[in-house]
Formats: sequence, structure tokens, C-alpha cells
Amino acid sequence: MVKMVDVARLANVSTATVSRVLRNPESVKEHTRLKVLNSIEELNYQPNVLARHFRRNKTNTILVIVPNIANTIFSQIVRGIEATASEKNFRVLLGNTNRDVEKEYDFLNLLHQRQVDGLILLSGKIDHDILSELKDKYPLVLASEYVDDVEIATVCIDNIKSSFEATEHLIKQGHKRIGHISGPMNSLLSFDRLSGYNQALKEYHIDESKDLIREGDFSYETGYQQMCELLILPEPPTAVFAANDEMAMGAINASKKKGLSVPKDLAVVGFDNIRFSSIFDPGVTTIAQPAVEMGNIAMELLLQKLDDPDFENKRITLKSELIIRESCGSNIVETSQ
Amino acid sequence: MVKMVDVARLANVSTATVSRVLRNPESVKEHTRLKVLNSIEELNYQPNVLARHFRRNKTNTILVIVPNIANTIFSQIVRGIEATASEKNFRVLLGNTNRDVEKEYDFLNLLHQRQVDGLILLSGKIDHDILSELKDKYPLVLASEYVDDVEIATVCIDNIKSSFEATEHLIKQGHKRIGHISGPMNSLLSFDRLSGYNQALKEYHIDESKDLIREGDFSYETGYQQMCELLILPEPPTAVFAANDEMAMGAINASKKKGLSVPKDLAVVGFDNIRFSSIFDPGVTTIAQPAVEMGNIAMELLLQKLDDPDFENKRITLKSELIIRESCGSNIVETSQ
DNA sequence: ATGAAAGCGCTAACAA
DNA sequence: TTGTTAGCGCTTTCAT
Repeated sequence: MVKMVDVARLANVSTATVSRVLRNPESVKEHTRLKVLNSIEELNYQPNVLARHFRRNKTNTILVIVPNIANTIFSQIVRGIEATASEKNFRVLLGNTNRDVEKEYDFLNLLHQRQVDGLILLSGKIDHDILSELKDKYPLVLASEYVDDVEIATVCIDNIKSSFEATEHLIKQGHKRIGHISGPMNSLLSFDRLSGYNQALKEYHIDESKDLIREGDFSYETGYQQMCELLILPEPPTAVFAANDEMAMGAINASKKKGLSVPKDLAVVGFDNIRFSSIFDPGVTTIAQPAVEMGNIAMELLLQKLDDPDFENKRITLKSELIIRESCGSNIVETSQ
Repeated sequence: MVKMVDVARLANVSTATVSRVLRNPESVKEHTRLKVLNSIEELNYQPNVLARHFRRNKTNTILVIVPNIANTIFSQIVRGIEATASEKNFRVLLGNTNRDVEKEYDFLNLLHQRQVDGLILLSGKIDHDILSELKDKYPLVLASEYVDDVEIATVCIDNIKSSFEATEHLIKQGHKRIGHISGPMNSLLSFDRLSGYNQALKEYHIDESKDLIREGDFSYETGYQQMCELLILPEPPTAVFAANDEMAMGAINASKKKGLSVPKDLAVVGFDNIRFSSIFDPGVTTIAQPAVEMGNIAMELLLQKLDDPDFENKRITLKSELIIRESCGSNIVETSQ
């Protein structure tokens, strides 16, 4: 293995100069620099990255903690993170937790051990106190998820507003009994989506009914189950807003199973705009989160924190968009592919 | 930062002994070991992993090169890899290439730079010669994909046999004009799935027709397009076997768009059994790849290569399974959720 | 603008 | 069984 001292010897300079050429080229006289670069080329020298990490106490690697990489909304965000990271010569370490908090804590060791330089969190299960301690000790960014009482760099959408729009859209179709299948209530995000729904009902003077609100956990299965529950109510809803697309699909399939037709008998709106929402039949009307862009920006925020730990912990709110497809009954145009 | 020498001092031993307690506990007398462990606890000592990596020239990190993490079949395999890796105290670095060969080569630098100890490849675009060189220099495992003329540790299914079964199933439904939408022909896997299809036709004395075979690229969009082409043939197929589920869904949606009913007018079978195949309407009959298990085993194979570079480069073939749903017309039972 | 040299914290060969 | 010690290859401070 050819090392720095070999290059130095060939170029007739010290290792310090070689190091400078690599890390601070402008601090070396052009003539010397060229000599060194030639030697590097001639010897086909590759710096030992591990030695560098050790010496600098940095790894150019970041950790992404994700609840479930097999969920397309997360994998899209990760794709965005990955793209920006690799542009900036950073590596992405993947921490898949399967929604297991213990595993989240395990992965945090990578930070303590300095195996990664920073962290992007796509799940909000970690205790607030710990989160607050983390963000003071390490560069940390939240994406898609967020918390309210701790000031952390965050990129997200306005979940209240988007959910308001989704619900409003159903109201404008003439629906008065609108159900909501929420996400798990331990997440602020689920809470906000519920709030948007509630606010829309209030704004349009529609009576709320606790019966029409059901808690799911963002999985297809709970969407299916909770829809079944809604359908056996004495007065079942004529429309449902689900807190994500998977649950919306569960709700649609449950209705179909009971012989109902969507959107004729039941209008459905989802959230996220995952790939399959447009492939599904009927196409799922939904709120599009700009997932890949979210990943890009999360990584950019993290790079800034990496560069300057005192960088402002701002929250960036991206635009979401209501995508109207067939499941809500307001679209008579056929699905395009 | 408390370091090893602090622990050594407190425990009244040398750093070598502390190191031994950490890496070879059985080589230290119990009494000493306890003393050291106590000191570690008391000082809350955390070994500096970067120093260790540097010193040992190992990182306990492996790289997974994946064509597209947003594709559920790959994210499931990655989940399997991740699970086994973290059990064995290994980290998984994610290399998403977006099917860009250049990016694959970029990621290989991580190996050369010793930033990762080994590699799992989920895509087979890399040049055979380079692959052959790689597998001699580094621990390397192929999962799902495979190549024929280079001997590399591989975990996969029997794609020919599975495709034979899928096609045979359609034949047994009475179909005589069966189309195939293949994967890209630069991959052996696509080629094998086509072979299985051809073999089934031959076995059942059904004339092959070049018109009925269309090349896609595993995307929903190409499935849709190629199905449109098949439908404008003078004598269109009554059944189609698509080389993956996404293309099968594209084919189904294309048929629906043309006013055909699936499975009544067209029977469809896919491949992979991604999550949405069971959620889709009609449920997609498909070949199930044991994706998570594939990931588990790939990681186990890699761990063995890591442990012993001369470990046999065996190919492990996992069982696949025909999952019958509605899209092929042989199942009158309703979809369960 | 460049060089000399002191480590970063750990591991492992060797000695005792 | 334990200790001594020489690095691993790079970066960076200080001196020139």
C-alpha cells in the first residue's frame, strides 16, 4: 500500500506538504503542488481514509434513522438524502428500526461513538428530553416528522393545512358525514392531521362525531380494520379522510369487500402520494408530500449544521399539494397512466 | 474524552489488558477482568471506534449496492440484510444507484478505500471482468441477481423454474395465446424468466410467437406501454406473464383502460410478490421471492466470507412460491385483506 | 511556503 | 497471565 510518505519522498517534499495539497491546495505554491500531484498520480496514491477519520475524528458519514425502509414514503425520502449526500461526498448509514424504540436508541450509539458525524431522524419516537440533549450534542435534523417543544432543525410540510384541504375537498363534494382514520396518536404528525380534519369540519359547521374518528397505525391493515368498524355504525360515513395512503387503500378495499363502490358509495382521500396511489384502482386522491425534495433539504440542513454547529435550528415547511384522482368522486376524467 | 489509558490507570493494569478484556475476555484472569470492567463502568469509558478501525484496518461496515431503494422488492431485501447485520454488530451502508452504472463504480471506491469491509450487490450491471476481479479482492455476495460465468457467492431463487410454473399455471387455465413482458435483456435474471416462459410453451406444445414477447425495464410504465402494444395485435393474447409485479400492474391497468376486464378478458401473472400485489385490485397472481430471507442469508454468506476469504463461493437457491390471487382467473375466492 | 515532529487511541507482537 | 512498546497513516502546530 503506497502511503503519503512515499509520495512525499518522490516529490521531494515533506508529508505535511502532501497533506496540504490534498486538503488546502491554495496554501501550496503552484510549482510544488504540481510536483506533488504528479507523484500522487505516478504512484497511484489513495489516502487511507480510516487514518484520516481517526486523526480528524470525523467520518463523512451520516445516519438516517427510519421506521421502515420498506415503506415507500420513507424510501423516497432516503433517496433524496442519499442523492444530496453523495453529491457532497457524504455516505449514508441506514438505521432501520421497524418502529422499535429500542433499536433507535441502539443506533444513537453510532453518534456517541463518533462513527457518524450527524443524524437525520424520520421517526419521532425518541423521548423529548433525549432529543433535546441530542440536538445540543450533535448535528441533528428531523424530516417529515417534527416535535413542538424542542427547537430542532426540521423539514416538513404543514400537516394541519394539508389535512384541512383534504377534508374541505370532501366537504365541497357535498359530504356531511366524514370519517377520519388517524395515525398513531403518539406522534404530533398524526395529531396535526386530525386537527386539520377537525378544523375543516368546524369551519363548515359540520357536527363532529367521535364515532367517526378511528385510530390506525399507518398500516394498510389498520386502515382496513377501522373502515370495517366505521361501516357497521348505525349511520356510517359517506366519506373518509385517512392519514396516509396505505390506510386509505385499506379503507377502500374494506368498502369494496362489503359491496360498496368507491367513490360512489364512499369517497376516500389519503395522504403522502406514494407511488401506488396512482396505480391503485380507483386512483387515490391524496396530499402529495415532496418526499425526495424533503430528503434533499434535510441533508442540506444537516450539512450546514455539520459545518457550523451553531447554525440556526430553523424549520423549513415545504408545499404540499392536493392530488385529485378517482377515489373522492370529484374527478370524472379517466386515470392516465 | 476518557480513554483506555485512564481505565488502565484506575484498574492498575496496562492498556493491553484493558484491550484484552474488551476483545478477548477469556484470556484475562477473572479477578483482573472484573477490576477492569468496574473501571470501565466507573469512568463510563467508550472505546474510540475510529482508532480501532484505523488500527485494525476494518470498519465492521458493509455496503449494499441497490438499483433503487424506493422499489419495494429491494427495500425488503435490504431490511433482511440490515436485520442480520445489526445482530452481528455490523453496519449497513446504503449505495443507491438509480440504475446508474457510474454510481455503482463510485461506490466501489468505498471498498478500495477500506471504508467498508464487504459488499452485497443487488444489481448486476457491473462488468463481468470487474466483478471477477472484485470477488477475488473483497468479500462479495450477490443477492437476487446473479451471473453465470463468474463464481461468486450468491443467494437467489430458480427464476427459470418459477417462470415455468407461472406460465404453466396460465396454460392450465386453458390459455393458448400467452404474452410475456420481460425485464431488460442485459440481465441474466430477465433472460431466465423469459426462458422459463419459453420452456413452458414448448412443454405444452404451444407455438411461440415473437410478437407476444415484449421487453420492459421492470417499471410500471413499461408494463403499461408494452401491454398497449400487445393489445393492438391482430390476435392479442388472452393471458400475460410479466417479469415483475410492477409491470403486471401496468399491464392490468392498460387492459382496464382499453375496456377489458381482468381476469375475464385477460389473465395476468406477475413476479416478486411485492406488498402491493395483494392490495391491488384484482390481486396479482405472482411468484413470491422470499425477499427478507434472501437479505438475511446474503448477509450471513458475507459474514462467512469476511471471516474466511477462502470460504466457498456457493450459490444458495431459495424456494419461491406461486401465489394465486384474482388476476389469473383461477381463484374465485374473494381477496382476504 | 515549507518542514520537523508530535501525537490521535488503540492493538498486537514480543517479552517477562 | 500480564506488561512494554512500537507503530497504524495522517494532520497540524510550531518553527523556520
